[in-house]
Amino acid sequence: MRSIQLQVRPGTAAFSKGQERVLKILQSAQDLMISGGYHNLTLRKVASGAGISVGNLNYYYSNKQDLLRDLLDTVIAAYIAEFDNVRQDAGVSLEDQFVAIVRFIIEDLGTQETTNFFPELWALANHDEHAAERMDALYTKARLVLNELVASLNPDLSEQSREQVALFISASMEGLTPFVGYQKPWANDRDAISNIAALSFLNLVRSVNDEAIQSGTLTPQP
Amino acid sequence: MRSIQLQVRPGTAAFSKGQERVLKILQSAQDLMISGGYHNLTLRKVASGAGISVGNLNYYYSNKQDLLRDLLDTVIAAYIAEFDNVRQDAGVSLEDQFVAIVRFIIEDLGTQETTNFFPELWALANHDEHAAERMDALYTKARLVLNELVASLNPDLSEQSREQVALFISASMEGLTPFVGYQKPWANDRDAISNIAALSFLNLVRSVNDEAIQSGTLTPQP
DNA sequence: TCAAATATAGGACTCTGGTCCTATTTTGTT
DNA sequence: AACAAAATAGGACCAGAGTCCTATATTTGA
Repeated sequence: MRSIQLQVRPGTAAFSKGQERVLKILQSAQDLMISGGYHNLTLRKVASGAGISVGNLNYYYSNKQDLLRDLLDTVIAAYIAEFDNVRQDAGVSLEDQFVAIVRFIIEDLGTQETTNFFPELWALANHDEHAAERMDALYTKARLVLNELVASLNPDLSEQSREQVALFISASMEGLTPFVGYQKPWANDRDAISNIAALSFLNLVRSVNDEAIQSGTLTPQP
Repeated sequence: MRSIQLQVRPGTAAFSKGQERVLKILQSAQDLMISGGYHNLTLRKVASGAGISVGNLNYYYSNKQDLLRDLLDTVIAAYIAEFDNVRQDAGVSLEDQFVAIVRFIIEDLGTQETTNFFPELWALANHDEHAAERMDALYTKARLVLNELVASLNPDLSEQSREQVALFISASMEGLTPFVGYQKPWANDRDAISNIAALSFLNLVRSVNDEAIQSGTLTPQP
């Protein structure tokens, strides 16, 4: 299974030894966050998981907030990097590309790391400004490709409407996480739900117009 | 603004004094959960917020886990009670009822309590069996009314497909929380997003069929 | 090879938080 | 009024966690 690849941000550790350490630390922190939530993330456990002492951990991160921020930055950067690759191996037609992305995202939220990490991020973002800011950056990036495809599939849509549609589609998929995610009650229905999502979103993008969005006029059944 | 009404479950406190206390305790716990997350919920703060001593709090809840569970039970019970009222003041036609419920839920997730409480619940459910179980009960209940309406609007759908469609719709709306919720980046676009959701879900329910869901055949554009 | 920078362990220190105990007051019942 | 049950405060206890300090070891570049 594909796994998020963390990368040390430049300037943290000088020697290669230090680089490895930081990576180990972040990996350990991520593991703890995924397995037990932020609640379970203590500096002693992080150090232990990284195979170093608390004192040494303190050398790299002088306080817990710094570590948390670097963890969020790093994990989110890894997800952003993934999005850059999605579009390449999509299909030829716009519809195919669109559907491929939807399927990719919904498949991804079936992994343990995504299923467990993101709810923590959403909860953190409610009380931590930095988390909120990073989260916004992540989803802004995630919507970029959706935005382009919506624009191509429905050129008449205003920029505002288009961005709202992209937001709806993105948020809608995220919402599936606690339901069809790793070991969640509907995990076995993930593929069917993915079909529903692809179908529904494609229909939406094809048929929506500014009027319906901005003033709420529902098109009557023919 | 409407606010979730907590109710003491029977058998907790004997005298009326005790009943009031439990209510104050739960309210204090909920306030802390909403303002600072589970991370910020300490027994001392709960006691202080309820205007009692830690010793006294310990008399009502002998450990933190008991308090957390009762809090989840109580808050979730309050949300479930709300769902029972939704359907009454909906419109006449099935479409109207359906759209009314979608709008109600999306409006509700604009409140501070819903915006902040639910991500905590989703995160807790990843690591607490009881939280997961209560969460499941809540959403099962929330889907009941959606299920009925989907069945009426699209009678040809199999039970399996119908439940998957209801799940998709419900989860999709929940996913909007971290984006259009209270003081979130897209809070001002909540109404437009609500329009998109209503439109999109109605289209989905009207046009979907078993074949498309179970085998992923997308209906080509005419 | 040697010095400076870097990395590391171990422990101490303090604060917080969950839990528990006991003595006292309040409440409801007979 | 008297008694038992319920409610309450205060404090003690202990484990855990974040932070900090210092002495040593290791690595790198000159």
